[in-house]
Amino acid sequence: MNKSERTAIEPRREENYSEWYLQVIKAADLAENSEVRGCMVIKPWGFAIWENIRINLDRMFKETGHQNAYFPIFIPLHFFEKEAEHIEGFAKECAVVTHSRLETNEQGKLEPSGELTEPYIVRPTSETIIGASFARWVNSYRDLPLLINQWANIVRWEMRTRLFLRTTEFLWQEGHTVHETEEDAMIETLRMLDIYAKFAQEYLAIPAIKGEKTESEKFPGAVNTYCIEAMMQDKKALQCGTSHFLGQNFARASNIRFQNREGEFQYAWTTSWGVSTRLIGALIMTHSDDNGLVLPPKIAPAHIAIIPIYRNEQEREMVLQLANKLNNELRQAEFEGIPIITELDDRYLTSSERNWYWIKKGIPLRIEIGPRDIPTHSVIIFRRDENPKDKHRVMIDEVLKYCKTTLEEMQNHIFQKAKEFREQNTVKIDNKEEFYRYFTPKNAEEPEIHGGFAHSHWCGNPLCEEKIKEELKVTIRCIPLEAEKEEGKCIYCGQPSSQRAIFAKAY
RNA sequence: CGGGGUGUAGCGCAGCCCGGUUAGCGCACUGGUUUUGGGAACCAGGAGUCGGAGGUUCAAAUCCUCUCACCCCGACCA
Repeated sequence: MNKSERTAIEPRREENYSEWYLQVIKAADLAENSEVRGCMVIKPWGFAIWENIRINLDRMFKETGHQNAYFPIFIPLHFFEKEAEHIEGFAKECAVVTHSRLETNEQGKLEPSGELTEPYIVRPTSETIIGASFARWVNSYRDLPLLINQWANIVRWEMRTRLFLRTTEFLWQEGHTVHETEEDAMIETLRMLDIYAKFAQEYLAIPAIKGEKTESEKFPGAVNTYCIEAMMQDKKALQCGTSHFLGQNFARASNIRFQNREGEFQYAWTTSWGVSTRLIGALIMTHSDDNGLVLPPKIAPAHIAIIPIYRNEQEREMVLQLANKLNNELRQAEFEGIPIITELDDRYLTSSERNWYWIKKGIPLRIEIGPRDIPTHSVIIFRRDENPKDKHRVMIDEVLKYCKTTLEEMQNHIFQKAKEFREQNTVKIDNKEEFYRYFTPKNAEEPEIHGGFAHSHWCGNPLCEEKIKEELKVTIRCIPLEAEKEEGKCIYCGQPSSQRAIFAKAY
């Protein structure tokens, strides 16, 4: 391969998408596998992305009246036993704590001792333990609505894990709310779904489809599960957030009752909703390219890398003087209300090494300042959403303005690009043969990137859904909320159907 | 839990089939010199109980037995 064709990440997306994904994470230094199977170490650059996700979502939650609180990581087993579907859904992936101390045995090895009278499970989600508190907190309709969120870690003992997308332990936020009426709870469920979709679009630059899950895909114990689904660059769907209308199921299980306006006791209506560190996986797979991570400016831990270039001490002084001046100016500026964060990279490395370092990390803008630029009163600026060789010569006086408008433009451009990609790979299919052809790779041994989102009719029968899953590994990602009602025939059985569902291969 | 694969320097690997000097290579690291606008070059240097235990042998990274760990594919899933 000649030098001009070389990409920073190998293999490329078309060659081996899942390996590419891992290499992007490695090259950007986001995270690594730990000594604990299935658990990752989130490194500073990756964690800074999570912090930005957290700060912005947290603000949106608070703007809508939610308060943060914190509940125990351990859930007594009997709490968990209260909701049958919930058990069914999570029992197979629970870490269980049975002992409280370690003792040294005859062989000098440590072994667990002090068996607990009742085992604890490590929370795979907190409905049951939060419900126990809510039962005490809620007595009257005057206590409602109760709008609580917690930022926490979660353990789900999955069989196979992938960095960010599915890890044994992960970080998330879980909102739990209690309402007086069914309608109020449903409004809350959809309001939070809107917030997720808005956040995905405006901050992560991910176009997300709001929809409802089918019976087989919904949260264990929920009445309805809503989700936002996005398309990754391998045309597979990734669920990016969920919001559940829990009806009175968990209120009954946890005995959350209140005296209503008529003075009668009744069960409350609850919701729960969450997004996790999986969003970082979505971010990577939506925008990154064969040169590494691409970050939307509004979520990037830093926005501009300033790279001084010089050959000797005299040049160094001149160049650094200008670099520092620009750096200070930019650091005091904002774009779309976000303070601009810069990285002045004066490490003893060649300019291209420093350039590639920041390209792989996904920093939105790079400014090169060299001795040749001083007489021309200009610098060279590169955008991460363009080819690494596309230079923009910008007059020094214009740099601040250029950076501000370009960061805004990039945020929009990255979103539009992702949206176009999804639209190009979304089709309406009404013919069963065509449906099968669409989701069947040419090379079954090593499937190439194929398929996409198929909008097809579904009669509502879980059996049709199951057959399609068995035969094609394609699932109904959601029934989109914003689609028009339309009469048609089920893609599998031909029975009448009133709406299209989104079918896709999924993570 | 089934099927496949890998454990040799911080990382990536060769050597193993066919046992034999002092276990190599690339990257990274350390020191030095020259470099610097698109992934630098040269010189010197440090770094390893060859995953672990047992066995066969004059001799084991290499052969045999057991064992541990990790990765990929499937069943489970945000």
